[in-house]
Amino acid sequence: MSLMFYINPADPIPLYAQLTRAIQFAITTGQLRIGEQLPTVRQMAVDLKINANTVAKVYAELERAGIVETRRGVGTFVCARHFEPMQKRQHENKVRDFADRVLAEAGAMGFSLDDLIDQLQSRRKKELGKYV
Amino acid sequence: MSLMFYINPADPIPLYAQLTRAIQFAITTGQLRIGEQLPTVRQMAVDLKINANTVAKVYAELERAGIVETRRGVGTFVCARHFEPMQKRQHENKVRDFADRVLAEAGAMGFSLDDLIDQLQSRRKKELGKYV
Amino acid sequence: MSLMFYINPADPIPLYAQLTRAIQFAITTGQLRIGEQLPTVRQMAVDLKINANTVAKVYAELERAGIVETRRGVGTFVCARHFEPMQKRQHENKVRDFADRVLAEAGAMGFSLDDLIDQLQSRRKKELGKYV
Amino acid sequence: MSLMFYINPADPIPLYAQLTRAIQFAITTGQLRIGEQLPTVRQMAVDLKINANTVAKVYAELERAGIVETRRGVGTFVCARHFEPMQKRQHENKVRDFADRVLAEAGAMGFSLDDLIDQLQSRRKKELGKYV
DNA sequence: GTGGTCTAGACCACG
DNA sequence: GTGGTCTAGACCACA
Repeated sequence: MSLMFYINPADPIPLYAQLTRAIQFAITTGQLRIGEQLPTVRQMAVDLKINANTVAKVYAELERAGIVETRRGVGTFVCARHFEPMQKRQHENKVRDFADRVLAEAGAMGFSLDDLIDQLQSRRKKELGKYV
Repeated sequence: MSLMFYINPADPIPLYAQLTRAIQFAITTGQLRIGEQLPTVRQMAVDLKINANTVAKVYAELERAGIVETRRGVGTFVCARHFEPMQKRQHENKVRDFADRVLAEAGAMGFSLDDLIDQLQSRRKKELGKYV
Repeated sequence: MSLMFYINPADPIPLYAQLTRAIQFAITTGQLRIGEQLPTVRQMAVDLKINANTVAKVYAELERAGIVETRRGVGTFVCARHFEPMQKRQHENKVRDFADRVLAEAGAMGFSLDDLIDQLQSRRKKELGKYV
Repeated sequence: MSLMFYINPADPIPLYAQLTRAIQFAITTGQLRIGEQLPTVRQMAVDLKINANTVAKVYAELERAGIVETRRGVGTFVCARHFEPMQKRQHENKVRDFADRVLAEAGAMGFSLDDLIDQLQSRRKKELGKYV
């Protein structure tokens, strides 16, 4: 499967924070399931074109938080206990925050809200699963 | 009026990036109108409990982006945005690129396309001018 | 090689503006080539006997202008300039506006048009690429 | 006579420095002759759209330097002793510095040296006096 | 009192 | 070791 984690080096958000967030959301939303293996540190580094140390640091942090588990010589896997689906309310808040951000950026670039919504709606056809 | 910009020092997103986004959002949504004065650098710093230099950096960046105008010795004001008459085709391409990016980010965060569109559509009510 | 950038602290022109201009000039005249690394922030600060933050500000500004590229943890490098294919008419207008400004400044400083053209023409010899 | 002093508020060079330089050059190059009256502080402020205090400060500084003389209730006049024509060598250096600056700016804006020279040469026809 | 420049120095993210 | 962020605080330019 080609799970993609979206990373933007030009974003002022630190790479490690972007990646951490992306992995947590993937788990929370079921894109990464319990027991499933994460890409190896090196593979992830290659995929995202970032330094392996940065990936390793993220994995270590997630392990400290009990979200993933590293089995030496084998790989890194999603832990059991964190597979509670996100609270609906919490999810809504996150979507709202995200929409705020998108709106601010679009406004700064001179796009109308309608332009953007039109574009997004035109993607519905190509969609494959529930999650984009 | 107590316009408030919220900042979270614990967030890994740099303070200046958080504030930049907050101001852009306020402008985009009409909370800050064209020609209106922003809080002074020092006042904003006091309100947000951050250093005045950090605020000054944000204002300077917004000015370079043509979003605000600063009059030396007077203050900082929201600019009338002058959207250069962009070629229609070019504009479409930019919107499409932006939508791609938004989609990728939303996907990485586990939001469905519908969630996002719903959120964005709910903003239409508050809209004031043609540009978001 | 001992590329030197000259800065005059007694000049009322801000240090960061002097350095920005000096770097742009070095790039424009080919003293700094595409892809070449600039001195590190700290090294430049030591060389010029100014604060590292001042240098960092200059580098950040040049990056926003697309003139240099900084790779986190690596260094700062001269960008390949990508001149967007500007409409010919638009380009002409911009050159004309720029020439107007130059003329006005030259006039205010008491230079004759011939003096200026002579000086500029004498630069042709050192030119390396199509763009100045 | 409509002597114009060119001031650019967006330039990082302080207004007072820009104006001081412009007046000195006007005197040095004979645009302002010995004994000639400068515009009143208020007139100059209106013409340049800057604050009268800034103009007053410049005049005071020039007077301290013995370059102009203020007769109370009358006006401000160019002093006698500074009417030495600029040394040729000095003039050349200044032109060269100016050309450097123009070149750096043009390069940053993506203009070719030829574009600029062409534009400038096309102005020769409209020229009125020796000084632009 | 407004924004702008500069410094010194701490700490972080990344390679 | 590289650049980036933030702070505290001094001093300047402008209204």
